[in-house]
Amino acid sequence: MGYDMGEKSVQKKKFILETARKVFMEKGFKKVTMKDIVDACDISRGGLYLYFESTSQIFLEVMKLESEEADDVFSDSITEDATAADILILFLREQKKELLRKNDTLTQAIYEFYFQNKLSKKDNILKKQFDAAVKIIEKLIEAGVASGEFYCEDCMGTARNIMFVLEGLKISAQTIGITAETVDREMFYILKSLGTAEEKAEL
Amino acid sequence: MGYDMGEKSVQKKKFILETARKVFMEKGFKKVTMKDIVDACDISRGGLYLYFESTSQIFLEVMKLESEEADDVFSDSITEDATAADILILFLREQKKELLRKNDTLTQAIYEFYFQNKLSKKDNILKKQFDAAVKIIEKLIEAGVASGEFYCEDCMGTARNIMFVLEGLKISAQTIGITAETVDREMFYILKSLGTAEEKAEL
Amino acid sequence: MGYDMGEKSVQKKKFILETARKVFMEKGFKKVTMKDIVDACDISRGGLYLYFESTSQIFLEVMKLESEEADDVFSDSITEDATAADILILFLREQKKELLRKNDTLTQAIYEFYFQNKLSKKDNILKKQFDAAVKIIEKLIEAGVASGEFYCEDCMGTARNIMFVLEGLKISAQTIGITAETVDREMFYILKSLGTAEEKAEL
Amino acid sequence: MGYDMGEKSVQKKKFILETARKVFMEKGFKKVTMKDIVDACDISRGGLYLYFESTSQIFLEVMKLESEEADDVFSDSITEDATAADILILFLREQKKELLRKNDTLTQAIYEFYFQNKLSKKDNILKKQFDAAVKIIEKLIEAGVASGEFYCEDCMGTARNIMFVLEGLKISAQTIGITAETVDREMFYILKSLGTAEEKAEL
DNA sequence: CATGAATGAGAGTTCATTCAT
DNA sequence: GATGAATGAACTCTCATTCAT
Repeated sequence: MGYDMGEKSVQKKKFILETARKVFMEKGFKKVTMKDIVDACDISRGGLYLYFESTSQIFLEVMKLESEEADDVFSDSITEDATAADILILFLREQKKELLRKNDTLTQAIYEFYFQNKLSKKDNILKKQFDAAVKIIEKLIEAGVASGEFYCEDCMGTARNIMFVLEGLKISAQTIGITAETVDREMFYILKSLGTAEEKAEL
Repeated sequence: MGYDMGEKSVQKKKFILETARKVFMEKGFKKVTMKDIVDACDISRGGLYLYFESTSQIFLEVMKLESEEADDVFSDSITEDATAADILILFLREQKKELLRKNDTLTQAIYEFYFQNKLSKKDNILKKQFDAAVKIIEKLIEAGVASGEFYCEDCMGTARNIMFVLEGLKISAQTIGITAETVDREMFYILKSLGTAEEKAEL
Repeated sequence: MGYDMGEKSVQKKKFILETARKVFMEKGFKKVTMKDIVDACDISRGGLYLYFESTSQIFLEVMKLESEEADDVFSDSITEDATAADILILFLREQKKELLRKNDTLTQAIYEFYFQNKLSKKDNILKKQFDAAVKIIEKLIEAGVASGEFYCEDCMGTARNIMFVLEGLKISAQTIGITAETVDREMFYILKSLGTAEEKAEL
Repeated sequence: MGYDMGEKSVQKKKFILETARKVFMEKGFKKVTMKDIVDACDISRGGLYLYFESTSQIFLEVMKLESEEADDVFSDSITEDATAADILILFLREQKKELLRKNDTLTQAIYEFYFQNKLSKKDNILKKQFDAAVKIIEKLIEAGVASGEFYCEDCMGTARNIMFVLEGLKISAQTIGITAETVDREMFYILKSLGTAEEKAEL
């Protein structure tokens, strides 16, 4: 579509993306066909092709929306007077929610998509997100160490470790299944390693 | 196939599984069709159906073979006079090799398979393998603590943490890509947390 | 469109026909879709349907324009003091130019159109053009014979023969390809058969 | 199909080609879809793809069969004691039959195919056939001149002229339509130009 | 008049699965 | 047991044509 889309078209495109998102959450990526999305949106075959030319393109745009929304949620939740520990716990709590949602998540679809599309480094949004998350956690830990909330010798190593643990939990949730207890224990372990073993219940 | 198969059949079945394994390593799970396997084995379409009725069944049997072989490798490599640290390092070294092989691994296929077939807990080989590995690592750490090689307050927590880190590295290798350095740093971090920060180079 | 069209509409219609002509020259007839013409004209899908209801209709009108223009060109080029041989050579020279333009011609589109639309004799513009051309050439030869320029026993037969040779060259140009030399030789042969074997170079 | 086909497959392939030939004669080339051929052969969609992967491939093989058969017909019809004039007349008679069959011919399909597939010179079977035919006619005329049957100053030129006339008639038969009389007149004209104006009726 | 979003029929193609030999 | 031809359901994608605005 080289031409500008009117307001109506923009809304329809958004509607398709939101509907497709649900389909991807249910079925993952590979299994989803253009017809699945057509049916879910209750539009015509050709109609979908007016907006998107493949499931890959749709999925990429779904992910773009997704990460924008995620950014919003995260920045919203950081208040001025929150301590580093507060924010970290908040972050982990969000992750836990996500982890336990299992079938209500794009996780599986994202993994499948990346299996199918071995993207070059610079196109790899997933990698960018991962690296960005590591950076943020690192800063957080540093701030916590500075304020005396955390104890940590190797902030970057710990940040990376946290992210790999979270990745491990994420994929495990999809394959072997994990319980809330498992997540709690891991997160408790993370906090403990920072010297802040607070109450488990808080998550 | 409720009936006995002759020697010839057994060999053919094994041949199919070994060939299929290569196909799964190349293409993952979902992309593989019965025809792919038929072509790779250079047998007839109908012939394959005499032994297996779906790619899922074939894959399950490939995984069964795989884990049997893996067990052998691991127990072979444990000598009588090896210390806990030796064995752990050996284990991590094996994991590293596996992680960096990327395209020569069943990892992606396994994940894809589990995405598609949400198995009940008792059928979930992956979970069994995960739990077994946690147990072994835990015992290892306990042994190391007993012998003074390691320092660790929460052996089980640490074992679990190690496994989730490994899982995180495994999936990351398939999606965002990881370098040998990344693996080294994580493994170094693991050892350091046990109080055994030896030389990185050793892996 | 039974109603009168304003000046604006007439111009737009002409614009569409001229643009469509280029499209037909590039792609032939069958391959051209309404969308191709819509895109080339940079108008709306529905807009095109206001003027034309099918590619066939458009093509027919393009051909109508085409033959009107061709007539003009031909009558323009006949001056009062030109001899029969002059005019014939002029005609053949025009044909040669047309033949060698190959991809810049409606020829292929015309053939495709007539393949698809087996028109009744009275609707067949192509036939009318062919017969008219035969007539003109016949008159020309007769004039040449009268003036002593040509020698010919059977003017009509020769005229027909010339036209079929030209048709043969035209279709051959589109299918097996012809060189300038081939055309020259054929035209030289035509002139020679009329006893006017002038210089080949003249064409 | 990289493997050898059994006797059965060969027959089925031939059956498909023969059926497809009829379809091409009816509809030309472009209009014909894989489904048309599937329906005509009364086989399954997938079944056709076992033998051919496109209408182009099918058409090429149909043409190959066609030209093989044509060669056979031609060489069969040349007897030892036939004169050059006999053979030429025989040839023209065959052409006439072909020309007047109109809708029972591959001509249109062949032209359409070559419009769509602008083949390089060496792949262009049509060109090879054309050149071969010119050669044969030339030899025939030379033989006729030698035996005193024909009079001809430029055998090659005449041979080419004959072929272009035949091409012109062929395409005209498809577009503007021609009558038996038209063909007779042209062929009579050809023979007359060779000094052998025999009886028209003979064709 | 003009627009362009929407429709849906239909073409191409692939593959798991069956079945006569 | 083994073969491989055959089937047909399901997918992708394109386009003429319509119609509300």
